[in-house]
Amino acid sequence: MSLDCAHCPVRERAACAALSDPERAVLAKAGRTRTLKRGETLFAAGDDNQACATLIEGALKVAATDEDGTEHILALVHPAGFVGELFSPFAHHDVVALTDSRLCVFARAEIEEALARHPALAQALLRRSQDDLHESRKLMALTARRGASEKLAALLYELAQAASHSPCHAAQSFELPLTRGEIAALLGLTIETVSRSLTLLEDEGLLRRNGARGIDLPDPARLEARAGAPAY
Amino acid sequence: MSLDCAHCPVRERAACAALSDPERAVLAKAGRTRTLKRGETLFAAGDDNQACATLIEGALKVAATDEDGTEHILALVHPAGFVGELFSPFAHHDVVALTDSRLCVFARAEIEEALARHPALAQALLRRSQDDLHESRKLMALTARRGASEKLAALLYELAQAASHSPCHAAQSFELPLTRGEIAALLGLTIETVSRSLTLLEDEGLLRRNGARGIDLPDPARLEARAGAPAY
DNA sequence: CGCAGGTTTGATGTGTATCAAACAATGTGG
DNA sequence: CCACATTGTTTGATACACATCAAACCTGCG
Repeated sequence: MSLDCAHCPVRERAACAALSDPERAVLAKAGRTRTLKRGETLFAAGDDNQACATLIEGALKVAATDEDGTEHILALVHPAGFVGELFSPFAHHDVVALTDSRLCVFARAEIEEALARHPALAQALLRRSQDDLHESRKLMALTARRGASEKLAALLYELAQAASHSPCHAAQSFELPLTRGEIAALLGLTIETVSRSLTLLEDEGLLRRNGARGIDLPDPARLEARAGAPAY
Repeated sequence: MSLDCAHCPVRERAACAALSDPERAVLAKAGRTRTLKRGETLFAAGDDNQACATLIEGALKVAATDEDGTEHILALVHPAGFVGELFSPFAHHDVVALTDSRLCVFARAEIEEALARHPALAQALLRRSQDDLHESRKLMALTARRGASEKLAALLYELAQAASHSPCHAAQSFELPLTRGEIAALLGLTIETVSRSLTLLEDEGLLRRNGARGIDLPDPARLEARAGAPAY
């Protein structure tokens, strides 16, 4: 399936927004859209057949599995996010769909060529990369929080912000893209502790659960306060 | 003090290595070297007077302090590393010297101009940024390790690698750039636990302490093994 | 309906935080 | 040059939060 940038929901925010329409059209010929179902992996650690991609819709995780089989989630990727390591001969981490997702995939050679041809693209990717770095550090600060419920509250607040597409506003109701196990792998906790912390927050009146995945936040600001002040 | 790139110890590895000699000479006119003593801060969170810098020698930390006064270390910066947020109006984190350091500082406007003028510089910074991202994720994987002594062993191994300037080889003897408190802030532990884990590793024969800061590693490979397998 | 994967709840143990104090290393002023 | 303060480190005793082990409970789906 080839690309139709005109209707792309992330055309304003993705890295390719740095290109003019004709420039983008050239790049679009090289790209392909790809869909992933929840759980499907886009890249696996160790792969060398390098490609990269912009996420159009859905959500991805970047994860590493250590030898004892424990998965650690290192990053979440939201629409307009870019994944793929441009300067490494092989992938260091797994990239897996958290929800059914749609992406715009480019072979690495194509991106490198585009990078060389369009200076603006390099700057746009630099910007994205710096944003990713900032997100990564936010996540570190998040997982460094004191107690399990503080971590969870902070994560839920982040996810609520990501769910509402107006940045800086938290959605009052959203679906978790993560299972309990994935939340645990992200926060460095166990499934059981995540579950207990959820019921704790619910008992405190900070949220309501709608089935296993639905979350309602009567007052997002209180949740944020419960997480402790942001460390930035 | 103006720059003398010809004798710069990181001229091969820093971002500016992407420039030709004459190009670099132009940029060098805009830059200044600056020295910091241990504990001095280069940027403070909230600053808007943006600049950025390449570290020539020494070591820096990138840290955030949450409202209860706890410092969290989000990244370590080694020589040739680049610090400064190019696309943010203000600094999100503190950047502080861990040891006496020397840097090459540029005002943001100058870097932006250079970025626009030299496409190769944007690519070089993109590469650095992706490396930083990878380091950040490595650090996340590190702090997610099971026990305190595993985290510490992994960190010491990292630091031993950074100390020996031949990458992929760990130095057998080096000085910690971090105090116990800083190690604790990095690993998400307390000073006491760090201290205890150190004595534990020493009792296991994996290291010897030389004063408060010196570390000797009789067998770096055993230390790496003690850390558990790398999660990437 | 009935199965499988995921989630919640419970009982118990352990690793690390916390509180507290002694100890080294470093620098300062008399 | 030596008391002395200061900062950082080590060691000890105790408490608690989370991990672990175990079992019951939902939820979605063939």
